[in-house]
Amino acid sequence: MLTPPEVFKCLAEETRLRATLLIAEHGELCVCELMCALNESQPKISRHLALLRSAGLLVDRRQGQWVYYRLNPDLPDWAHQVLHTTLQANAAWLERNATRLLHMDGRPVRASACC
Amino acid sequence: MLTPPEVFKCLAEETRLRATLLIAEHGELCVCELMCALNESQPKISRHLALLRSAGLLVDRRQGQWVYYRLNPDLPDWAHQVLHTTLQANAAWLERNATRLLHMDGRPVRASACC
DNA sequence: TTCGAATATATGGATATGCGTATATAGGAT
DNA sequence: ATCCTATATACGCATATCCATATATTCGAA
Repeated sequence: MLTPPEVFKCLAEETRLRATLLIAEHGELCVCELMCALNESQPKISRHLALLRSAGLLVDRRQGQWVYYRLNPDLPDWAHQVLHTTLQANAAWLERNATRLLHMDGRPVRASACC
Repeated sequence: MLTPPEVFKCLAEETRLRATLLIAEHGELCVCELMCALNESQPKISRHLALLRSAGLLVDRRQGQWVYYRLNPDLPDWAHQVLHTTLQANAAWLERNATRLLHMDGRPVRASACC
């Protein structure tokens, strides 16, 4: 389960890599946040997230109408490290996406943020 | 040059990943050593090495009839770390290849090893 | 200069991958 | 029930990727 080539295949596509790194950075993001941050169509985002989930890189959680994706907590440690290393060293490459995410309006409110 | 997705595309294919990690481990390997370690055909190895070189992950050096490949010394630091992390954590996954390499007979002698 | 070993590349075909568009599903509000 | 929003999936197509086979190149030795 989750061999090295499987992990790298997930990260080899630009949209998937940006999404995965943003999720790693923010802990959890929903589809519409990723659509905004990456400026891509809904089916495109959704398809790539489905792939990342079925590969075992991400897990999802439904909250009302929104589906939140986060890193699979059972991810092997080395994969976690790879993501962390890549994220730290490539903040500039992700900057536009991170900015768009922060400026998104009508950003859904997480359950963890209240109650 | 050498964006994150480019790096991961290189590592997303099993033969290329095994070759790259073996090279990272041993410093430098020639085509015939990789053919033996990976138990794959010459054109297949050569094609993947050409791709890794043209992507900027590897550089080559000709010595007599042999061509040695090593990691590009100008590789971004994060890519180096990714390779190191992956190698350390996946020794078992590479074991058969490493063993075949050690048991290879008629292994060419490097210039660095003598004179 | 001819030969053999090591390596590189060209070619054609099979399969995989990614995309846009259209449609389905699921939950909340009315 | 009905509608709207968020998300998922199916379909058809274009392109990319990978491979096996055949051929070219390069170097050293004879």
